[in-house]
Amino acid sequence: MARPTLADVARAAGVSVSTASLAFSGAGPIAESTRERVLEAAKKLEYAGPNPLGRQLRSGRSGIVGVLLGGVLGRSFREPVAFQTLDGLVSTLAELGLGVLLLPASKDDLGPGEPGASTSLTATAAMDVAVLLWGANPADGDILALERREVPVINVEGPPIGGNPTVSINDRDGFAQLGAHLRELGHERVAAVTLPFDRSRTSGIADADRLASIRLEIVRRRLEGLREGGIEPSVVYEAAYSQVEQGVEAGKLLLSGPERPTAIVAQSDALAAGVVIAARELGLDVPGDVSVTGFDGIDLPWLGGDVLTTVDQPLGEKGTAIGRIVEGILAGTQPESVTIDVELRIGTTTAPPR
Amino acid sequence: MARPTLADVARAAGVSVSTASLAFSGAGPIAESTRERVLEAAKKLEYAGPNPLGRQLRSGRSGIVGVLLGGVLGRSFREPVAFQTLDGLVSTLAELGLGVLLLPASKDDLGPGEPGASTSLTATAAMDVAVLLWGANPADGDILALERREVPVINVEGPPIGGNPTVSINDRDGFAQLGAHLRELGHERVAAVTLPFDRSRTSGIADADRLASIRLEIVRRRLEGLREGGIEPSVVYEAAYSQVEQGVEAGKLLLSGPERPTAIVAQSDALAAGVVIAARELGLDVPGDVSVTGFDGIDLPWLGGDVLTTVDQPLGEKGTAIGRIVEGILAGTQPESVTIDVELRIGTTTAPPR
DNA sequence: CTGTTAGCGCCTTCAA
DNA sequence: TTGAAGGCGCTAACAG
Repeated sequence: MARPTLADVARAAGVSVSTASLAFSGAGPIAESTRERVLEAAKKLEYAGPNPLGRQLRSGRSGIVGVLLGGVLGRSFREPVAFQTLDGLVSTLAELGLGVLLLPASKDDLGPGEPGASTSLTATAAMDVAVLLWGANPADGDILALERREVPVINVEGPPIGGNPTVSINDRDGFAQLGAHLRELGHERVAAVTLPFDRSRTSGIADADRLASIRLEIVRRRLEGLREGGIEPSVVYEAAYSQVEQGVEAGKLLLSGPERPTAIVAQSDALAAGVVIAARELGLDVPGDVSVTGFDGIDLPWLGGDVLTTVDQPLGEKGTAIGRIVEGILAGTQPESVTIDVELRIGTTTAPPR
Repeated sequence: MARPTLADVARAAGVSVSTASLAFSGAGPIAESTRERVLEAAKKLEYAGPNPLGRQLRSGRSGIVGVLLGGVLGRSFREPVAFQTLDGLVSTLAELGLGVLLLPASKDDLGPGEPGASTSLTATAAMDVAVLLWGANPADGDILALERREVPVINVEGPPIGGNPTVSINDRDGFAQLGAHLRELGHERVAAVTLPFDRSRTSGIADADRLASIRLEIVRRRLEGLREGGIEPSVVYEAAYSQVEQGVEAGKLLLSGPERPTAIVAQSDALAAGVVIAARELGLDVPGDVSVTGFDGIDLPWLGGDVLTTVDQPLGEKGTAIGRIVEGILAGTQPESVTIDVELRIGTTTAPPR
């Protein structure tokens, strides 16, 4: 026999379908005895509970939260910050009975207003809310597709989308603190290693033109924070990804030229770790010859005894905050945007220049 | 006005609902002119395409593949192998129009046969197939829940579940090759650092009892492979997670005792990297004082110039293989289990003992 | 407390 | 090539 339905169970138990429904959902008054009878019939028929598809159509809710990682998924996974946030988000949502659907960013950004033209998951998969994790750009085709479908979109670390709330960290302030710290130590020739300006995945020293065309708010904001802290970077190196390897490349380039900076400010811990490794490979002492700072506060096991001077951002809390906003949206509330505070953590990789 | 439905569009275009359906799905003959008329009406009404919920109920398919990561999700994400496989899987499935739903393992394993008792996603979320990524145990409550729902379950690196195919790598052979390599170099006192035996997350040197109770096939198989290669480990250290930090702990313990091993075989690259770091911190030379081997072939940026002697497993290929099996199952085929070959890669961390 | 009724939005017969 | 009708499995009103 085909898979049993709620109707089969109801028939076997000698009750109506709606009563059987109540036995499973508990969303209404039902006599304990009837409930047991239904559950027993279900067990006999090997009925595994209400079919989610039926329930979803009826309720208009899928219980699914789509998560769009910036850039190619594979890379994103190698960026610790993204997946630690994802982790916090998954746990929070699981408690609400919501699942996280991974949405790979579609490569070709298709134009708007072409219903049916796209077959990407953002355009077709069932989801109640979407979350853009770090690196989203409001003009992307994926986002347009979501807006067209009227899926509420929560942007993390980016500008609000379609009037929906956002979740951010106070990274401007974090960088201001870093800048002030370096300033106090007496650094004046400071290089910056940034996250990618956009999805073009270029890397290298950014000239004035390139600097003027930064598309990701997060990058610009962090540079501005640094200035607020009193540090105007003498060189800005754009990394293609937030990964240790990219930091190594950046470090080698910045530290082997003339006019070597006395400090390097990286926009992520992964990049900073790479810079430290590069310095060591060049025979330079950290922080004696060069100070290095990171951002994020993730635990990096590969620096040996050194502790990176960095800014802690509470990643779990970030995930939780997103979860709560999702909850609010689904409940019909208009949740407020959230900004999470960060904290400077001075380690062993910064010291006065010599 | 509420969100328009296909019926609204059909009415606006002056056609029947079924015709409008054809205009979007293309699953039948339709005149180009009618199609355009429908699409135009859709655009006017801001209809964003067929509601997936209705489509899903009708077709009985959700287009969703549930992925169960072993253990707590958070940890899994820090284990590079799991998420690189996940990455390959996501891309492969995306091409098939399928989405990946992240399934956090439920903490409390509830007994079987309690429909409605569980509210975890494994028991309630819509999904066509489930994939167990690395570390699943067929007796887990989650798996029982899936079996009860008759969701086909593909186990990766584990025994088949309910007659469904599996995807594995030939890790036994990989370890046999590693063993033979060390053997040839002349190593005789070799310690092993393994993946966790189960989900209890204990760590430390395993005594005979503990060794007899290994629940995860993968761990046992890899130890057996080593023996096939002619190496009987003198000590076995069980790590609680496959992470660099755990490797550091293991390395410190194994290398600071008496009867120091001349080689350490780790069951993952992350663990091996930790061992290398520990050796360095203890002032030991790798591979002069101790040889270290890993497994997986992931790129570890933090070893500086050293290249780990390891076994490459093609992670992307693994994801692709899983994707193809999912495809087969959904097509009604009975796909075969797949075993993927691995390859020994000799680096700079192994040498004859001195 | 339980049963009846009426769809949720879509797609697939089948008939025209 | 298009239209009409039925039903996928479930739940929310409402009536009893």
